Amino acid sequence: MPIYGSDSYEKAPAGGGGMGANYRGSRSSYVPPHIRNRPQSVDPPAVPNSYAGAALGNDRQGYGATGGGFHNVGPRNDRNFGGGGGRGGGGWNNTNRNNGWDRGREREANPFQDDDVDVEPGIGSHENTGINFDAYEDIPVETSGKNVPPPVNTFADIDLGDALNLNIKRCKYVKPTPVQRYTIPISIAGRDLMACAQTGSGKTAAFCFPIISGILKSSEYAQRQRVPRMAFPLALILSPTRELSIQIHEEAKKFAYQTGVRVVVAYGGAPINLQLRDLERGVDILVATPGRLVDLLERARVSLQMIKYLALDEADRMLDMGFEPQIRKIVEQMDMPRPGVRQTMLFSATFPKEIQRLAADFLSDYVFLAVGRVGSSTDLIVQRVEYVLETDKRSHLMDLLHAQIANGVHGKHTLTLVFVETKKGADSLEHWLCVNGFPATAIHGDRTQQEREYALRSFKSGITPILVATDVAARGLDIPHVAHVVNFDLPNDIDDYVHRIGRTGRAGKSGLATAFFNENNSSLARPLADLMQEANQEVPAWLSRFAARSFHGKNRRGGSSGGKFGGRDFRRDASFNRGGGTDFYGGVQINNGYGSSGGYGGGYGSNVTSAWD
DNA sequence: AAAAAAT
Repeated sequence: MPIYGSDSYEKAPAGGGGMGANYRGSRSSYVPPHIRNRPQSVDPPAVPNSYAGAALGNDRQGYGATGGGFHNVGPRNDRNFGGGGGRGGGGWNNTNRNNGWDRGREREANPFQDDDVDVEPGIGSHENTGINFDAYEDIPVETSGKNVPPPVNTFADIDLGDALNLNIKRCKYVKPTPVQRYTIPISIAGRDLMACAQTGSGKTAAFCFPIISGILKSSEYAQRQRVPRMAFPLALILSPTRELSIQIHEEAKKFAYQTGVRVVVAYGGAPINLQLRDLERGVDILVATPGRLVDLLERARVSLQMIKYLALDEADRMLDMGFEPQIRKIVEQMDMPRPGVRQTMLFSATFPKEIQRLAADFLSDYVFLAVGRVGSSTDLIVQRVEYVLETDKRSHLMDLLHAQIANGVHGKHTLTLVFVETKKGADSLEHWLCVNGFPATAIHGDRTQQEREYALRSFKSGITPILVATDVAARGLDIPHVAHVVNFDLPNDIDDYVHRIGRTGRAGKSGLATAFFNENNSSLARPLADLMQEANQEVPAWLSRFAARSFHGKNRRGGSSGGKFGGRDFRRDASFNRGGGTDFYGGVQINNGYGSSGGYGGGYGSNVTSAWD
C-alpha cells in the first residue's frame, strides 16, 4: 500500500547556538551512579548540605529504599507518613505497595473511570478498545540493525509485572499490536530504536510499557536524590504539539495506574505554577513539549541527569527545521546522559532519510523498525482527489457536507476534520460554516490553549462534529470516529498529507479522505499520485497529467521512504556506507506482523528495495 | 510561505 515520504526535506542546518550558557552556573557537584567514572561528565549538581534532610518535594509515597550509596543525600522525608523512611521494599510488581499512596492526600485518580465523560457511554468511553485486530494480521514488519531481539506474540511472553499486566487488562488490550510485539522486546533488551509506525497502532503503549516496567525494576527508582524545587525524571517523552503531549500523558497515566510511577505533563499556554507543583510532588515520566521543557530547565526546576529513557514522538517533526535547535539543546546541551547511557526511542509514521541522519546523533547502535500501515492490504482509508478552484472550495465543501447528511453519514459520531493551510483561513472557514448552519469549531496555534482544548473536546464529543484545523492537529491525535478528513488546502509536503489522512481510519477502522486540488498544489501532484497508486486508490487522469508535467527534482518519491512502510533504514543506503565502515548496519528481516513470513515471499524484499533506491 | 513551540 502507500508509500510515505518524499525527498523534500532540504532543511537548513540548525542554529542552536547561544543556548545553555547560563545553565551550568547553577549546577552543583553530585555525581549520580550511572554517570560516575565517565570521561567527560557534566558538572553534576550537588545537594547542598544545608538542604540535606530538608522537606523535599520530589518524594514518592509508599516506596521504600534507604538512600544508601548517595553521599550528600539526607534522610527521606515521606511527607504523607509523618517521617517514616524505608517503607515497603516489596517486589517491584507488588501492586499493594502503594497503599500508602491512597492514604495520602494525593489520591491517584482512576484514569479508567472518567474517560470521555461527555461522550455517550458505549461508544467513546473506551476509545482504545475498538482496535480491529483482524486488520493487523498481515502487516509487514521490517527490522534492521545488529542482533535484533525477536518479537513476542503475547504480553505474557514478557514479564512486565503484575501492576502493568493489570492495567493492560483494564485497557482491554488482548494481544500486542505489531509495533508493540517488536518494540517491547527491543526496548526491554535495552536497545535504542528508530521506529516507523502509524500512530493509532498502539505506539504510545509500545514505548510506555517498557519504560514503566524498566523504571519499576531499576534501583534509581527507589534511590532518588532530593534537591529542593528540582525534579529528576527518569524518562522523558517529547512531542511536537501540546495536545499530543496531553494525549500521551492521559494514556501513560492509564498504563502507570497504581504502579507508583508518576507521570507529569508540561506544556506551554497553561499556567506553569500548576505544572511546577506537579513536578514537585514527584515525577518519574515527564511528558512535555520542547518550549516549556527548555523553560523548566533554564529555571533549574527540572534536571535531566537521571534520564534513563528518552522517547521522541513524531520524531521527524521534532527534528525538522523549526524544532531541531530546541531538541538539540534539550538532548545534547543540558545534563542528559549520553546516547548509550540513556536509552532512546524515536517514533514517527514517516521518517525521511535526511531526518534519520540527524536522528542518528541521538542514538547508539539502534534497531530500525518499520511497521507497515494498519490495513495495508485492505486499504482502510479511501482517498479521493477533486479538482477545485480556490474560489469554489467553500461551496464544494458545502456539497460534501450535504452529501454526508443525505447519506445518513453524519451525526454525533461521524466527525469531519477539515485541514486548511493558515490560521486565518481556519478562523474564516469556521465562521462561514457556522453561519451556514454547520456546527463547526476550529483549532490553531493563535488560539488560547483553553480555546484549543475546548475545540478538541467539543469535536470529540460530537457537539461540533466539524473541526477546522491547521497542521497543529495533523499529527498523532487520536480522535475516534473521524469518518472524513478533508484537505481543503493541501499541504506542500506529502508526509504532512500522510499524517493528516491518518486522523481517520484509526485502529483498523475505515475512513474517507478528500483533497481539494488545483494549480497551487502542482508540486504535490507527483508524490500524491504515486502515493495513491500504491495505496490502490483511483488516481484521476487529470492528476496523472499534472504529475507528468511536474518537475521531478523535488518531491519525487525516493530514498526517504516507500513500499508498505513509513520508511526505510537509511543505513542501508550505499551512499551512507561508502566512506565508512560497513559493519554498522546488521542486516534486514522482513516479516509479517503475525506468524511466519507467509504472503510476502522472497520477491517482496527485492521489489521494495528497488523501489526505494 | 505557513505551522508549531516559552513568556
